Amino acid sequence: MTAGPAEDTRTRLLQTALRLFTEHGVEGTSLQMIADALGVTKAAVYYHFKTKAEITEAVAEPGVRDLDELVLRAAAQKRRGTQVDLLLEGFVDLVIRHRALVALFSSDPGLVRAIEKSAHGGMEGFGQALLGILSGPDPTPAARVNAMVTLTGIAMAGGSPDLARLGDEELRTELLDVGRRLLGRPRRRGLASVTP
Amino acid sequence: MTAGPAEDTRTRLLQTALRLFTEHGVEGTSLQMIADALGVTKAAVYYHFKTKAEITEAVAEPGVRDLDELVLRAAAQKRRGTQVDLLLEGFVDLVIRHRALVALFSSDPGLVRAIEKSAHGGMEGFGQALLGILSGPDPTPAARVNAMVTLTGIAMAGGSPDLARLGDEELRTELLDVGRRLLGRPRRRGLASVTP
DNA sequence: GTCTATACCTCGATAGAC
DNA sequence: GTCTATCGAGGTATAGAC
Repeated sequence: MTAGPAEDTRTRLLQTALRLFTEHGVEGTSLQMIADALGVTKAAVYYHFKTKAEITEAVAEPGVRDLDELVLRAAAQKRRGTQVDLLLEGFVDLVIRHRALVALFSSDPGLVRAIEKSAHGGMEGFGQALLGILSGPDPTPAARVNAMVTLTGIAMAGGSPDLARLGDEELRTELLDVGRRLLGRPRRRGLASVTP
Repeated sequence: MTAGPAEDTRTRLLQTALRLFTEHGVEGTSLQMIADALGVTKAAVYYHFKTKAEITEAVAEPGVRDLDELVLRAAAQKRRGTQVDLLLEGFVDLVIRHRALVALFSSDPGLVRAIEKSAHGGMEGFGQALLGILSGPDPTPAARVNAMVTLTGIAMAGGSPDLARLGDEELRTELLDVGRRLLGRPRRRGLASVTP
């Protein structure tokens, strides 16, 4: 609401930043590049965002918000099986929905580091919450490793350039399948052999 | 051999660099920091390494060498099952052996980016080779996603600060277990329930 | 409220003295 | 083998034009 010209420049700036970040990495993208791409000066960029970290945070914000929601929704479930199922499906959906952003996150700690120092005390809380739900209360080392591999594997695969040519639907199906297998949840599709 | 004083300074420099990289990330570590930690000037550092990228490469070199050997050894096997088993076990071993380095790799594209531009044409070849062996010839999308999740999941979990307190032996066992389950290879230990 | 001009400091990197 | 001096670029910061 109140989408004035200020908001417009801000939005264009964020779109441009995401594109440049994807191409050159966060730390490989200078404020000068962003300014040039927008046709303004560095100081103009500095007017909208006080620091470069603020830009990276704003770029990541949609993904972070969805993740926040997901954790809250999952934690609200009563049965642990439901929590795990909801978290897995929600996480895969999120990874698909924000593929470009996830690719950045997975390959660029410039983003992560920038986020860590703001938000609700950083990104770490989310990871902790996700892992906590997936690995259950009082988890064994096996459960912790399992949850970790599941989450990081899904995120990395989702953001991987190697799999970029897979369509959203197909990638979503496969990631869900792998996740279910790792977490010991029943699958809903035919048991396609995975090592042909 | 010929461990002259030059080698000594070089070695100290690399140890210091790895420590600082781990603490502040590659791009978060300036040559000034390294020089200060060694008690010399920036230019002195430049005597031993022509660029900062050369330092990151030298820091990563032991891990890259092991990975190179592993790929060659796996590719030399005749039966595909043997290839997969050898690659999985070797990869887990490598991740354990170079935990600190893997943590850096997993969380810092500064390293990856630095390596990409040197070595035998970059890091990408390795990933491609690993994925190729794990996903088999003419792989389905399911097999590709599966291999991707396996490799990235193991690497990320191995380098994760969250699991840093797990001992090498235990982490090794669990990572192998997860990998075997994902790749459909027989396990050698009791089927501990993973979701307690 | 939005942007330009300009300056400051640190960084990676080079040249050359000792 | 190590140092001083210096450079261009990057992030940050302020003053002031419109």
